[in-house]
Amino acid sequence: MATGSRTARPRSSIWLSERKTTKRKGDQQPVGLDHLKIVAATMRLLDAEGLAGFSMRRLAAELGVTAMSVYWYVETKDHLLELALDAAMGEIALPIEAVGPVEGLEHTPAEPRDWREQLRQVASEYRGALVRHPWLSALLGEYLNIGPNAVVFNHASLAVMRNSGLPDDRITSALALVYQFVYGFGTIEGRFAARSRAAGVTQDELFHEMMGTVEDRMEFDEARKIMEARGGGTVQEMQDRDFTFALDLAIAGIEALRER
Amino acid sequence: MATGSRTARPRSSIWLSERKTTKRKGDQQPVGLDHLKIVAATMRLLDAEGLAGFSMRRLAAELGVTAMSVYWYVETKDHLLELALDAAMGEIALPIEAVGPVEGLEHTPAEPRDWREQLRQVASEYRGALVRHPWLSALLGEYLNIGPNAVVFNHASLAVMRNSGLPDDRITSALALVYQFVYGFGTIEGRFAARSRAAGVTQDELFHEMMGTVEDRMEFDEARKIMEARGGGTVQEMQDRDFTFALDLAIAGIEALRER
DNA sequence: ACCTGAACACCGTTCAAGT
DNA sequence: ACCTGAACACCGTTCAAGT
Repeated sequence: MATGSRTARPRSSIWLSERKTTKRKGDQQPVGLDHLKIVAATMRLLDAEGLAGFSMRRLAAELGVTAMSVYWYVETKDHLLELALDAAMGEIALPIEAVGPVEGLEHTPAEPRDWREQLRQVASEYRGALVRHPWLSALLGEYLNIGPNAVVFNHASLAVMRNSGLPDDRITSALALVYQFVYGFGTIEGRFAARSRAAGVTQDELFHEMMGTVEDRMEFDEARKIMEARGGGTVQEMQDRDFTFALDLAIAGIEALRER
Repeated sequence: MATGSRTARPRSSIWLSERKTTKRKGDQQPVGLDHLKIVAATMRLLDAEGLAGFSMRRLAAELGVTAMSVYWYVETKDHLLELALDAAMGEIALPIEAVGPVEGLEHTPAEPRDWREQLRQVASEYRGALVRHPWLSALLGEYLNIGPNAVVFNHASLAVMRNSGLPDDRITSALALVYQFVYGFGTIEGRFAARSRAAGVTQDELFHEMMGTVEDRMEFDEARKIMEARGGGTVQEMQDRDFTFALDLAIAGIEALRER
């Protein structure tokens, strides 16, 4: 996935380079702009217009400022998008059992939940972020995702999976199976939602329209049977069922191969 | 993933609209350009420069023609990319057992292979396409993927999974688990390969460099243990092992939940 | 320290014109 | 039927200049 950046040459990640200092010294007049505001406006714009509709000039206009002002705070568009990416990763609520003792919290619950429950929580939260922010998927494909929030996320994911009973040398595989699944699932779910929003129809209307065009075109004997078995209800209900059961499959697989 | 297209408004897929007729009538002078040549050059350019480096003007230059000539054959850049997407889908070799009787072939093998073997073949082929063409992932996220080759691919995937013994209403879940995993896995694998190519270093060099920077930054107790357990060998070997075992996990899950 | 304006080298695409 | 050239409305980013 590529963003609108011009060159194909690799640029270093913002997390691998010296950051511009944002700290304001003393009581210099605090102006309207700062990192936080810029990233927030970026995410708002990305949510509303999509990655293709986002530009530094649009962002500047949104902030009521000239195109180049943003560049005082941010080195390039790519760096800004990496900041938005990590901010989105920060929205994923992690199981307290997996993040270690929290500053200012008296005690973590005495009885940590089962690893399956924790896994389901992270998966569901990750899925939610991907659907809320359809641009997140593209940025995850484009950048390294090694910002501070991503590091915490990876750490917690690892902690959860280590409680599954899998031997150490299988953990990365299991993590890949679960999180790549969630990534792919959340990607198409988010895109479908965005597509229906952009077209001004409900997801269900769009779904039936698409099924119609495809069915018209060719005979879909088995496929139709499967779609019917997949069952009634709204698109949202189908997606929830598919997601839940796929996760059950992954967990069952982990349990089955745990002992070998 | 968004391409470099300018608007955020949805445009209809090439597969849902009337195609431009490419057929040349009679013996009109056959010029140098045609659909096949354009798509082939597009894929070559995408492989070499990446999605961000691709432009209609670059393509035209590659074809030794003016920027606007391509537009005689192709409506928009998006349509062209959809053609490249489906062409890439066409590279995925499908198990003969799953595609039905083939025109001109005398007989399909009397003994169809186990569904697990067939699934492993499709998964491996899909992975290969994603790694060979790192731009494929972004296009899959951006467009509908309902071209002729995608339809055959979906049909075959369905046929394989129907032999797993899962009840009909669980098939879409299992398909999602397996293919979204492969999609995600192939995406990062392809990006990593492209990144190392662009940086002019081997994958192993890039891997150690990245591990170094990350390790320097923070204490990685469990993470390091996992990485060490994941074991020796090249990046390629690690990826192959992870991929194979993750697929084993998914298959084991399907087998485990088959009867419920 | 922060913001602006003009400029450069690019885009995708339209449109009128050539052969 | 096919290809060109100029033009339009955009990009990300540099750079010199303002306050």
